[in-house]
Amino acid sequence: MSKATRDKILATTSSLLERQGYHATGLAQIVSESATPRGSLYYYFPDGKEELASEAVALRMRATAEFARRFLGEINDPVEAVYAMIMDMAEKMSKQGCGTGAPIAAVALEASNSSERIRKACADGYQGLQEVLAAKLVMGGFSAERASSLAMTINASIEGGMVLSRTKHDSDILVSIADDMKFLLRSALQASG
Amino acid sequence: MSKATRDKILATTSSLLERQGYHATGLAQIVSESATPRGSLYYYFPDGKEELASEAVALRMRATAEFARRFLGEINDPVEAVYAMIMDMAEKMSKQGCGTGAPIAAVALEASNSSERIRKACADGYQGLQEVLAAKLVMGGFSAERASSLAMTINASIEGGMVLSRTKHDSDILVSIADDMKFLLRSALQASG
DNA sequence: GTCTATAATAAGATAGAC
DNA sequence: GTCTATCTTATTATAGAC
Repeated sequence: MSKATRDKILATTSSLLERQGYHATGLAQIVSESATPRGSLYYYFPDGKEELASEAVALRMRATAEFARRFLGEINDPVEAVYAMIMDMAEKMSKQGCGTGAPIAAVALEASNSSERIRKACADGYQGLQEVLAAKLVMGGFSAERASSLAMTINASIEGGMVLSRTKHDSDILVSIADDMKFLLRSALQASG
Repeated sequence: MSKATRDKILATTSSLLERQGYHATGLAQIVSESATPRGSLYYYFPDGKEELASEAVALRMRATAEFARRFLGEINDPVEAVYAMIMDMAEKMSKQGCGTGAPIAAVALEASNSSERIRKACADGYQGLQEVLAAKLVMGGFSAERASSLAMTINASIEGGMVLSRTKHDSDILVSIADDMKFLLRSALQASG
């Protein structure tokens, strides 16, 4: 009946990984910030930190993809939908002082050369988000192939935009990217139509 | 006369930060991989790891900006030049098994909330690269303002593309981004001209 | 400029009790 | 399911000799 404990551990881990990355986040900090029984961590995650981080990454990206799917579903025009979604990300980042955003980027870079398990969780997470974007673009008239490559570019520019925004403490970078992605999609649509 | 020692420490640090990030890179590993006297690290970098990382980041981004300036200078058409540069990055990343690329992204994310000194070194580094890109675009007929915002988007998509490439072990993502950036720039040029 | 030795702390993980 | 205690190993940093 302590699903709540496991969930709290995962939520806290996810938040700490986003702000600090993998190696800077200690198990002690996770236990303390989640206000969770000390003995529970290795009970729920027998493989320790690597398993915990993999689960947190997977969970977080599933939530991100689901959020994107719903958000994009509320605006008919795919170009406007993608634009609005990036603008929404910029707004959220601005509200939080540019201290968050790119929830798994740090972990992905840290682990890509050291933990295959975490690397795969990150790769699958990015893939899921990309497929949501691509599906929306297909509904806007793009071919499956073109939608897939554009989704990759959108995903990358968002991720990179968040890296730059956090580093420079300037969420307007994402606004600029939203503009350029809108322009790119409109132009691509004209070229194909 | 041991400028060589200091330089070797910085070069090794730069390489380790790129592959592992900040917290995963220990001073012991830096000393061992650089084959440098153990006593030299705190002699050259009295403020320890934070100073060393800041210097390594600044040096690396100065070199990156200078490389971009020269590379872009060899191709007249700014659109083709940017395209060729991203393709060159994709090729290099492919040759190294997608284990490198985005030399300071991990550090920037890890430090953006914990070390103002490192954060600033990263921000200045990104800014320098962006200005090189913008200057090239201005020569292609873009207004200063438009060149600046496009340079931001290009920089972000490259950085994000490298994050995705490293995570998915697929350097073709950067190729796709090169295509889309070329298309974006061509379209933007037509719209403004 | 460089050395060794060491301080001081924190990390991830495990064992065994309850 | 949870607790405490502990093992082992790493970390950054400093002191003082040479």
